[in-house]
Amino acid sequence: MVIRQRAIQAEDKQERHHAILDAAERLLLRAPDRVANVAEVADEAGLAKGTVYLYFPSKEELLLAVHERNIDAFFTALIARMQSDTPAAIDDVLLLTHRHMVEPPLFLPLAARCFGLMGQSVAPEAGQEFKRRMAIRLQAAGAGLERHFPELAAGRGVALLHYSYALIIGLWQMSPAAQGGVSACPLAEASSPVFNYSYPDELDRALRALWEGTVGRPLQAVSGLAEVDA
Amino acid sequence: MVIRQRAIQAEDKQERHHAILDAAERLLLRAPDRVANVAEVADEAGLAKGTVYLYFPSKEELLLAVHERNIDAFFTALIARMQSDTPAAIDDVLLLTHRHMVEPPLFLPLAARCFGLMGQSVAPEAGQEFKRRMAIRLQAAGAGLERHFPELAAGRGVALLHYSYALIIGLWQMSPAAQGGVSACPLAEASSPVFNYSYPDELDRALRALWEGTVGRPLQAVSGLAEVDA
Amino acid sequence: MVIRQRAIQAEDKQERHHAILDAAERLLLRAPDRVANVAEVADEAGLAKGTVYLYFPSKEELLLAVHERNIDAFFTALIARMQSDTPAAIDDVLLLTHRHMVEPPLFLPLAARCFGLMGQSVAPEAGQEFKRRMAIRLQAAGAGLERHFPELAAGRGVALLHYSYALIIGLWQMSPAAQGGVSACPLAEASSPVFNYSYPDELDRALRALWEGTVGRPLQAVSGLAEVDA
Amino acid sequence: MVIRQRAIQAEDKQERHHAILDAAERLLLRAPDRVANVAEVADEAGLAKGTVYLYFPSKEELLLAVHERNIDAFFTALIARMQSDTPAAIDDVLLLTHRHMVEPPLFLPLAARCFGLMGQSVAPEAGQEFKRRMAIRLQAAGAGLERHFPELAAGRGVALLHYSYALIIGLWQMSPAAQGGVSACPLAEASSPVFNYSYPDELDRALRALWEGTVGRPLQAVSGLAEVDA
DNA sequence: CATGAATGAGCGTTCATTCAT
DNA sequence: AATGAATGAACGCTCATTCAT
Repeated sequence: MVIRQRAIQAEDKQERHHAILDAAERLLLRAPDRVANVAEVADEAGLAKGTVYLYFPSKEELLLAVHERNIDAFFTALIARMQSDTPAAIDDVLLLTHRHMVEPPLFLPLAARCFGLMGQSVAPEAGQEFKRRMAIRLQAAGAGLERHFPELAAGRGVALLHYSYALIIGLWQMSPAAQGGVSACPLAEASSPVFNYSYPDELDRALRALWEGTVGRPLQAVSGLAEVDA
Repeated sequence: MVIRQRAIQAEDKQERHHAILDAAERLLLRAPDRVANVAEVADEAGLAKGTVYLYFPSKEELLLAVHERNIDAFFTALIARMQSDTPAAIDDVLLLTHRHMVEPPLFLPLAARCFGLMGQSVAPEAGQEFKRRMAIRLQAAGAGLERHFPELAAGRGVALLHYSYALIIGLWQMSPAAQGGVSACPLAEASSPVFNYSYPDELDRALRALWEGTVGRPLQAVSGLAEVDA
Repeated sequence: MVIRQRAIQAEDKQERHHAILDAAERLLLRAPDRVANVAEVADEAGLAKGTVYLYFPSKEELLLAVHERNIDAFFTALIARMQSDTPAAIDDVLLLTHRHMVEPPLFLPLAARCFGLMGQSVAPEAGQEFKRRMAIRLQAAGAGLERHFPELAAGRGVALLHYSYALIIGLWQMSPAAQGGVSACPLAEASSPVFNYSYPDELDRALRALWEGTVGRPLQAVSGLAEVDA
Repeated sequence: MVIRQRAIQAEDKQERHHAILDAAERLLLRAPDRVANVAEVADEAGLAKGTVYLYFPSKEELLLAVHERNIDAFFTALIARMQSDTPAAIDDVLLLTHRHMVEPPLFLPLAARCFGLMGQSVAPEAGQEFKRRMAIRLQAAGAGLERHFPELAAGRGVALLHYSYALIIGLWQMSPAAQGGVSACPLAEASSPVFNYSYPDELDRALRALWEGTVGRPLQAVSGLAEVDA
């Protein structure tokens, strides 16, 4: 579909909305350690600065929207998996986590930054709205989890997802990858192995421990992780 | 003790170093949701702006130093506890966590902010130095942990501390408390209970699950708190 | 009366012209201390932003048009009074001044703002046009004044109206009312009585002095108000 | 006195304060119909933008300070004249008015603009302070006036100054000079003589009328006006 | 050592106006 | 005639850092 000079149809507006999000994402990917300013985003999207403000009320909400789109992808996949009757193992969840959170280079840096935004620059109502939407997805996924892991009492599915997310983000923030890349100073890193670990591997171990501790029994690795590890 | 006009002796310098850290901490406590600028810190310390830069290479490293001092307090207590021969239970660790991380109003906001700093404004070497110092403490505490929890294989004590810290920070960042206070919009919060929880309580549950999952057995609350309290 | 989709007839255009002026006026009344932007005016008029520009070449000229309409009301009343054979006293003029300029909450703020506009954003020709139209009214009212106040030499009627208008505007701009309301800081105001006066009262005194000085004799309050009231 | 690179002494600071005011004034003179932005002012003063903010809390207060300096010159001269025992005539006051308000090309445009500022952008306290300082000068000058014009009842001296100032500003705002200069469109002006007058002449007439009406008697022209008129 | 004056890069947002539809 | 999407110029202010004194 051709984007016309002016987005008159609701359809075209959607497309332009996406185009701006895409532009922001591209810039974020290009320089993960800084946040592009609105002028750059507009430029990247081939629009004027003011036009961005026709589609997003503020820069912060634009960022939040990029993040939400990423989270949505994860939740959609997770909820779909939970709705299947095939019994789910922890590896299924870990797989989705890797695929949607760990591997996409944007997810974690953006998530970390979005925490800072919520309490500061984003309008309270917008923050509430975001949380409400997240809550809906969390509830659905949490309930699904409880079906597949009968040891989970009511409400503990949501809690487990919560804890997991905290672990995913917290561990990433402490990882070398979060600090401008592993290659920044390989020797120095090597000298203190405590901080020199593979984030994906450690995340797996940590999540597994968290889940086993929550469910109260060992959770065997089943399948499908090999590809991801590779 | 009087602050001399000029800190010529090494101990005077130490004193001034502390005075600046104290000033920054006081300001952070007074307004936890914003970061004071250098002028304010200098003012609060009774010094000139330029003088701060004689003791800290940048504002960010000053912040990091405040944070490190807080972490140190935790590690010192934890390592001390680990060195005792009285068997330690998870509750001992949780107690210290609460005392040094959850209750002090400064710790969590500052920790969350410090993550963002490391990769950006802090010089790489300074970041490495910080990590090296942390690694030493982690090693000591991790080793102690492995003594008290024999199920922990070599190196898993450090990892467990790592995971725990990630959980502590990650969970806090997601908590309402991190977003400008619970009271901001009580009704809206009440309507989505998923995001409306007590951080200390949830942290306890999450850590307990993580530890039980790591150790591989239920961890009963024991006694042994008396010594720690002292 | 229904606003048609398109104003094709000249009278429809007039109607729309008025509708826009009305909308601007309503907004100005609703928030006298700010100038609505074009989008708001269009919205209030039930039109699109671009449509406003079909009827007014610029926002400033729209404002000027609102102002002119207000002035017109004053002049119409004044000229009518002057055309009556009943001898006019200064009180007649003061009454009209109050009724059309002091009491309507819009007149003075708008007048003050319009001064600033003329030299800046309004096209010179438009400014000239405005002045020409004003001149016609001034001439008529000034001539009438000279009939009722025989002491006034030819041309001094117009001049007196000019002076009066300058005093009305100038005094208002200096009054507390022009600066965001008297109640803003009652104590501070009270402490400097020089700047704390009642605009209507002072205006009366000032105008009276100006007129007596111009006419060269004391001007007693007379009757004759009844007709004006009607 | 040489301005050093850094204004350390209070004296140097004063000088720099002046330098900034001077720069602002020069720009205002160069383009009377627009207000320079802070960057321009700083540039003109040979300083960096931030430096301006070391001397003035905001752009608006800088403008107000320029204006106050001008007003001060007038009041100082007026009060000095009033303190002399030589009986003062209205012409003395008119002379000072011309010299300090009418002739300096900056005074009137700036005064007109400052009205707009007070209620909007200037901090209320700053506005109050400004008014307080003005009130002191007004009181002194008003009291002096009452000594020289015994017909003035107590307090009417201040009022008369007030009215006069309102007239000075109001009349100027309506004059062609205020609208981008007389030369803007001489023909058009010529065609409507009502608006095409000499501001200085009309101001004299208007003030004279106002004063005569206030004092209650004709005030003879005495001397010294010829030079000004020339 | 200490000071604090000077610097100037950095940026989100508004809104009058235009013009493609 | 009407629309409303797109434009992009315009700007005050902060504050970490430097460096002359």
